[in-house]
Amino acid sequence: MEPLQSLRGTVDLLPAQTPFWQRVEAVARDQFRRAGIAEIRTPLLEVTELFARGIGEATDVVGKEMYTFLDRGERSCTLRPEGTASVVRAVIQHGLLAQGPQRLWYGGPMFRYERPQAGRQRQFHQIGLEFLGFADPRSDAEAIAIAWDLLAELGLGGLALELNSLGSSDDRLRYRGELVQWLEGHRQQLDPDSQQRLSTNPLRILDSKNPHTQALLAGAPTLAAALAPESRERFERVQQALSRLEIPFVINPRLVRGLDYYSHTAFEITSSQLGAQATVCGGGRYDGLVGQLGGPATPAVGWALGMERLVLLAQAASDPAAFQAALPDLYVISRGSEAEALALPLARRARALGLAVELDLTAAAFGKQFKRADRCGARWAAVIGEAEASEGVVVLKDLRDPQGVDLRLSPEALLARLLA
RNA sequence: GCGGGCGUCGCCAAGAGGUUAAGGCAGUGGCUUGUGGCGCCACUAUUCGGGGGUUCGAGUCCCCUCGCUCGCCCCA
Repeated sequence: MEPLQSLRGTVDLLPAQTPFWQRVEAVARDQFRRAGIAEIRTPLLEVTELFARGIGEATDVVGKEMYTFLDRGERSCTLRPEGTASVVRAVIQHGLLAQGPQRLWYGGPMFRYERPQAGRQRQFHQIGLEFLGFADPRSDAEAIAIAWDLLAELGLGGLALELNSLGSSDDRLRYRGELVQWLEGHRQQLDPDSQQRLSTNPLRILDSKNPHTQALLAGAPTLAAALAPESRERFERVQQALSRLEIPFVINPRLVRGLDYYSHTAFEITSSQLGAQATVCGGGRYDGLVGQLGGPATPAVGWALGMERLVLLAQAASDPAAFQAALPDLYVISRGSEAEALALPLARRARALGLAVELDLTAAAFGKQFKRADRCGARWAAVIGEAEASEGVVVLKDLRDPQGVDLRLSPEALLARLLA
């Protein structure tokens, strides 16, 4: 019988990995708690139309990366490729905006059918933040600050915040026209990918990695110049707020977000230590999305962090000891049926008192059990052999002190001593 | 969807056509031990992701296939 494997682009997080994930999750949770941001959990499965309408039919994500299938009721379903559309859908569906602006976060798996590579899986995990009902430029800055501080809290270095403004949808439409017109005049000099994008998603040509295309773009009309005065002023105010928060940033006029719903502020936090998939956090403003999904016109801003990339960085940046699972306080060793019968309740009682207890269930030779006790890093060993069992006592050994004297104690006395 | 690299025991890893596929970790059994951390002995891949082919002979060469990995695209 051939053993089965996990699907391509999906991974098992083994016990050696999960402490890193838990640490990152704990830091994020605490950051959100202190910022007054509430968690929302939405289904992993949504009607396909949500993403088609929300993210944009022309995007790669919707066009060729979604896990879409018909369920038994012939409904077209899609495993969520990102979180924002679902959050917005839920907020509209439950009328949350009637209670005022919403400060929300979410986390969990997302699915995109892409070729896996470093920092990119088909099932990947994001933590995201959404501020709904906030138009003030300060909300852009605060959203960014929370991401920035979260990353700082994890001790990550080598991060850079890149910022741009895509302007209002009018600005963007106007600029798109200008850019396409200009690029049409230079079509022959564009790389094949960019020629393709000219008709599908021309703004993306701006962040092409092709050096010839980049050189050509030096002469192209800029997005910044196409911004209406109000848009420009808005962008200024976001920058001022960030400066006041002493968060360093670089304006990247080529920064364009891939999903259709973004407007005005767009940003990315990148790491120099990640290889090709350098973006740890990406986000921006999406004032049109709530309306587009059938809700009341509502300004909004948000971002998403890539957990896999974050964990990669956190793992590299930190002292491994900080990520170790807590060591057991007590390791219970027993041999012989009488002794084994006593060990089980002893472990349970110790746990009930708050101790971390590992119970050896192997019935192996004492030597083996001690070896495991030492290896697991437990502080104490409780040993019950046949003699102890018949006397109703337990031997307490200090595993950190090989010369130490063993104590023969009643179970009660042993527990009392460990708690002291 | 396109390109590069790789695929030997649970993990790490020698092995560059020729009789028996190193070693380390982990595991199991045993010796030693004041019931343990050290040390020592033994056992643990008829087989090199899978399938074809070349050859007197292939883990080592060729082809196909599967998988992993890195990059393009795209994105977090």
